[in-house]
Parts: sequence; C-alpha cells; structure tokens
Amino acid sequence: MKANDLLTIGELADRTGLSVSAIRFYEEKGLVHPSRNPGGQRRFLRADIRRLSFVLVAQEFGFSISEIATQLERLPEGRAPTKADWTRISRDFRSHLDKRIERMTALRDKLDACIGCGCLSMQVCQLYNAGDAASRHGRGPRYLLGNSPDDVEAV
Amino acid sequence: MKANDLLTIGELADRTGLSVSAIRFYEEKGLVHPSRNPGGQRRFLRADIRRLSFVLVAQEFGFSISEIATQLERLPEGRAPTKADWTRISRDFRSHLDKRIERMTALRDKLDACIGCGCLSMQVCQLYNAGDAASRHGRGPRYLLGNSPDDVEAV
DNA sequence: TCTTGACCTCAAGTTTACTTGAGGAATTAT
DNA sequence: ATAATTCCTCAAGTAAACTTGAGGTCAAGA
Repeated sequence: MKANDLLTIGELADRTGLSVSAIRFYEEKGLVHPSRNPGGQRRFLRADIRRLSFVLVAQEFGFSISEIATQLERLPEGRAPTKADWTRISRDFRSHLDKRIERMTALRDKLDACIGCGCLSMQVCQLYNAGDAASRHGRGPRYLLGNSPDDVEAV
Repeated sequence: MKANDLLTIGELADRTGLSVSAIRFYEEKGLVHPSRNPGGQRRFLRADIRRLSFVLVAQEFGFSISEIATQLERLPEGRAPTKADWTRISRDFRSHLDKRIERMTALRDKLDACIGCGCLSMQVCQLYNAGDAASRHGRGPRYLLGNSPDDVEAV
C-alpha cells in the first residue's frame, strides 16, 4: 500500500474477496468509479471497500447489478456516505427482503401442509385453492402444482 | 382436446402458463418425457401438468433446472406419483427452504440493527463482527460490509 | 379439399454475471 | 538495472434459462 490512502485494484480485490476481473466488470457497470494514476492504473478509495461489499450483500438479497447500481447512485461520490445516506438505502432493502421472506415462508407453510396430507399427488390440499388460482396472473403456474378445477378426476 | 387423455404441447402450455418453447426446452433438459403421435407431434400425460408446475415452484425455491431434474428422476414415469413419492421430494424441499429462510432472516435482522445505528457508515455494529469475518471462506466479502480490523480509522 | 393454425427441427440470439486469454505497459523488488 | 509482478485494454468464452427465426409438416374445421 502506497503512502496515500488509495488502493490498487489488487488490494481492493484482497479486501473484498472479489476477483480483479470482477471489480473491472463492476466499474463498467457503474458500481465504482476509480480514478487513475499517472500511469493509467486504477486507484480506489477506501470507501470503495464498503461499496463493493454492499454490492455482494445486495446480490445475496436478490438484487440484480443494475438495481444495485441504481441504489448506489443515491450515495455520494468521493466522500464517505453519511448515516442518512445508508439508512435510506437500507430501508429499501428491508422492504424488499421482507417481501421475499414472506413469500418463501408462505410457500414453506403450504409445502408443510402437503407433506402431511400427501396432496401433491391427491386432490384436496392447501395448495389446491381456488383463491390462489383466481389471484394468479401472468408468469407462473395458473394452478399451483397442476391442479385445475377440471383436473380433479385426472391425476 | 382429443378423445384420449393426452395433451398437445399447446394445451400443456395453456395449463401450466409456460410457453411452448419453454416446454420443449424442459424436455431437452429431461424434465418431461412426452411420447409422440404417428405424425411426430408430442403428446403429454395429464400428470405432466403437475410435473411442470412442480418445476416452476421448485425454481422459485431456488433450485436450478438440473437439480430439479435430479429430484424428478425419483418420480415414476408413466404412472401418477404416489403420496410417498411426493413426500420424499417435499422433505428435501423443506430443508432447502428452511436454510434459505434462515439466511434471509439473519441478514434482515442484521440490517435492521444497522438502520437503527447508522453503522453502515460507522465502525461499531452488528455487521461488524470479528466472528463473522473469521468464519467466512471462499466466495463473498471477507469482512461483511467492508469493515476489516485495520479499516476502523478509515471510512 | 384446402386453408389456417398448431407443431416440428435446428441453429442462433438474449440476458446476467462474470472469466479467460492475448499482447503489452507500469510498478516493485532485488 | 533487470526481472518479476501487477496492471491495462479488448475480444471472446461460459453457464443458465430461455426465445426467436427459418423452413417445413401435421391436423382440424369450413
């Protein structure tokens, strides 16, 4: 590490656990904006360690890179983000995460009921619910797990 | 629909909400094994509606197509799966899902603590935990959210 | 029968998130 | 001073999960 507090791409890679190529890729996607030294090499702020770690956590939360880029645009460039900056972003995360957890838990509970009743191969079950079917539009199975009203005699 | 109880690919698409091309793709990946009529067109069993709906649900649970294919190999071909068949598979789902929910919830709780304390831009917080850092290997940030022991003075 | 809509195959394209490789310049270590 | 690292750019490759298109066949209804 040089006398100043800027990091080379390799140092940043070591600090974040990312590969060098991934960091270059993230720059291309607008997640970081390193400066260059006289020789043309990238120089990163220490704050970029956190920025990239944020990216990794956000990915685990199910955000795509472009969504993360949008979030990060709300952070200041050049100076360390304030508490208010991060709080705003965290709140968005929180609500996104809540929805995902809610959805997963609902699926699990329904699955639980099915394990008990064996309905995945039968007709009457929590998953076989006209309400569900009626509320579904667009993507995904219209009738969860293949049941549809006129299939009752079939499978 | 013809007199017999076999479905054309279009009918199956209507029933599952999948596109025709997706169903062909799934066949290629071994998720369904339709027979052919004399003219060479695919003919599906009614049980394939459930099979494909299972695929969609499994994808939401975070399984990849090849993992789903592995699970489905445990189901009988040609006859309707029994309660025991599905129960075995459901149990695997349940444990996979539990792990994911656990992980998401843990992340959310840590995030909550951070929204409260503003630590995403500070030094002391739930996410800044030597234990976490020590237990991390391989993929992902070595130091969650960018903190590392000698960065305390920095950001 | 004939026409239209559904189906067929096979190849290539798409998006996301990166990695790998070639060819070369800048830094650092000895 | 020189060798060993590290870095640079750009192009191309990879894997997953599909879609799109070309060129042609099959089936169902008027």
